[in-house]
Amino acid sequence: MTALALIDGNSFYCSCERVFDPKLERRPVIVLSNNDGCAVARTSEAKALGIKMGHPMFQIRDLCRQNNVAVFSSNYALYGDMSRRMNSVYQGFSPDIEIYSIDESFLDVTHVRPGERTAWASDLRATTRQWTGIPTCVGIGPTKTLAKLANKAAKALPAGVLDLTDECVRAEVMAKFPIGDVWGIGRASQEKLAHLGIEFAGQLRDMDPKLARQLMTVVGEKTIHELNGIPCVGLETVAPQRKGCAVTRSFGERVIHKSQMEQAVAGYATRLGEKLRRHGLATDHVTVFMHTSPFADDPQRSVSMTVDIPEATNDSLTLIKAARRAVDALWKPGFRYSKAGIITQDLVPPAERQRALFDAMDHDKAAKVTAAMDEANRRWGRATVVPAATMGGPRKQQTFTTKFDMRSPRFTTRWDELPRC
DNA sequence: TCTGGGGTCCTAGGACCC
DNA sequence: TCTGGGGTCCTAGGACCC
Repeated sequence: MTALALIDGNSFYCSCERVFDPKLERRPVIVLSNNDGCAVARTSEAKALGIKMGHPMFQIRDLCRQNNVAVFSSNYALYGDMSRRMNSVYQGFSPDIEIYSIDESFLDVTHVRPGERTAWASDLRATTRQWTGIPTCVGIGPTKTLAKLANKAAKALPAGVLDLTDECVRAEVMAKFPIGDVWGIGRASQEKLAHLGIEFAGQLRDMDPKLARQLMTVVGEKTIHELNGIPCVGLETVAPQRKGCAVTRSFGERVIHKSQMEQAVAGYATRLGEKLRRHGLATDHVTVFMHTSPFADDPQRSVSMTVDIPEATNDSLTLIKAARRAVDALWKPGFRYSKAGIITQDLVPPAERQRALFDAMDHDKAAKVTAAMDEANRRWGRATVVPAATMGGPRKQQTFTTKFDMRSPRFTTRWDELPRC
């Protein structure tokens, strides 16, 4: 009988900030989304103040000031690096690991005897804390859904560990576990289930799988089986090839000029090229979108357009050209645009690309230019070298930005931002 | 004034074909 | 007065995740 553990960082982004500033230890801490828009990570102290997940910053600014909340812009370079460190700790504890998200990993624990799993999990937690500084919780169960459930329930325990391998213990926990906290049950499903009087995981477990399928598609049916200890979702120790890739951003200030939009989208196309090259993938079409703020009273506009590229590519300059054509076609003045982005799907490895009959592109030349750019940006930091199209204005300054007013230093990935005593 | 970004999977329905 | 049956493929939209 297999068993899986789910380990995750407590208030992960906030904990990363705390590692590098111990004075934050008992203080409420929150980390903001891109553009400093809303709270996406909160410590327990911050949650106690009533700050919700996704709470817009402008609504809690006073609350934060009054309660001495430490507020950070998101610092993905730091969080990503801390995540890598945590996963290297896990390597020593299990032969099979699935990195599920930036702060969560599933570990196969079948090799640990049932009676020793709680001790194993405590050791895993303590080692992770000691080697990375990040506090975690561990949940154990026979399926991913139950491991997730155990992990969630473990958050409330001082030990930070919960093993739900035993069926009696499991039934007891599930009897009062709200379905909204079950992995795979979102708002819509929660509402449908509430009409049937189903509120707790124990009731969901006993639901007829066929009815679950009618109500919530095959995904819901799998959830029922998983809650019964029947695995339907396997451990993916090798990350599957990604299918799509996107770069989208809200603007720090509303965009009203076409030149700003052109620069912004050119920058996104550049970044898209970097991401595709890093994953060894290419695309033969890009979709560009732009829209006004749905929260504002302004006249609304939301448009998108897909542009074909003759041959699949990951060359930034080619992507910029395609994106620019879309902006040209989509742009209409008189609106206050709040966000734009570039999206691709159907990614292919460049080797598999379909050669175009005409317009054959010079891939070798493009590859040399981008390789040189990537190397410079790797060595001296992102955006050291950028395509001219991403800059504008008389001094070639970027005239649009995303806000990151409160970002901590990239302590672990930039020499010039190392912590000092 | 100020409300994130980036993914995956599933299904229904239309287009099209024989 | 009359209008089949059954496939496949694609897309848009919904739901969910972190």
